Amino acid sequence: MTNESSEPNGKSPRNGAGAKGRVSRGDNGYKPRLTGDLLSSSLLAYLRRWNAYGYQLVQELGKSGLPDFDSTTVYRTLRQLEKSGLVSSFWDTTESGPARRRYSLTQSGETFLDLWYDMFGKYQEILQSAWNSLDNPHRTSANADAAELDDGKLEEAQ
Amino acid sequence: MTNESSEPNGKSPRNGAGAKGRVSRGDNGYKPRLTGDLLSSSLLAYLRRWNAYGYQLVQELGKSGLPDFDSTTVYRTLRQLEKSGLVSSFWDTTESGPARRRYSLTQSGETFLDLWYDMFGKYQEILQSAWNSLDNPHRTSANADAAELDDGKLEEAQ
DNA sequence: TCATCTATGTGCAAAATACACATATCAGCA
DNA sequence: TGCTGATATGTGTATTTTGCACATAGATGA
Repeated sequence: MTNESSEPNGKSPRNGAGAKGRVSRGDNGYKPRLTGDLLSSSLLAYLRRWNAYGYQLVQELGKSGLPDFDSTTVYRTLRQLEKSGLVSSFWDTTESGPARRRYSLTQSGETFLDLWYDMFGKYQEILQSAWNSLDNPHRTSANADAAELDDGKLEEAQ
Repeated sequence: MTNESSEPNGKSPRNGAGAKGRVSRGDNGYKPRLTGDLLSSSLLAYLRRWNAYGYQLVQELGKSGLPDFDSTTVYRTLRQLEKSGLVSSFWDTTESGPARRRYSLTQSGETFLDLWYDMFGKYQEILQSAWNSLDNPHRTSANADAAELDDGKLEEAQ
């Protein structure tokens, strides 16, 4: 049961804008990508253990099983993280081949990762709870482990 | 040891563009926000258990301990998810007060959440591994649980 | 009438991203 | 010598996403 209208009734929109053709993530199909903080924190996590350069991190991410990502985004993200002070870098020309920008985690980055990890636990709970005490159809109000949810305000998923 | 230069040596840049003043996430300080797929998947997770409307989800997220977010982004994301077919909605006018757009997870959304959950396990491992067999300074090459990492290519974090 | 809470949204500038393309080093090989 | 391919890091630019200010509207209570 879908209602695309911007109005609860079928009346005319409140202004002339309406819904313009914003196609966004492709209108249909929704493929996750490794971007934003999910990408940043992955990179920081690798760098907590090893100093590495961009190309290496790209390879590692490729093998990780994480969703698709763009390598140029990785490079830009690393520079971003450096601007924010979470990593630092220097040009490494000790070995043969093209020069590498070798990154390492800063104290600031370490602190951020710690905070992120904590926050991440909360996210995990939410994701996890989507399966807890479910997967058995017809949840009764008896196992109302709605916990912090406002009692009767939410309707159980059908 | 930081090298802002775009060049391994101190020479002039390869083209005239250079690094323009992209301030991005504030140049210093880096506060995580709940956006993108992290936000989407949180919403889908809630909707797997309860049908709910935007305002409710905003309240729940507010209480969740997750990082900061913008409520208008939540509304927009829900519409986005509907376009992608992961949720469906209808105007609910059964109760008093402003009309509510009540969302529920579709089959497509359920499938996506399952896939996301799997993928998420990988991410978790990466984040987790940043702490495993570390936190004890001076890792020796003996506990080289570098696992799938190319042997000597990565330098241990100092 | 007015303020306040509920509920959903738009406009617009700024930031992040995807994709095409650019550049440089070096190894192997014809 | 010239060529190709792997390594390594980027830029340009159009599109997409986001943050923040502001708009709209129903209901309640002073």
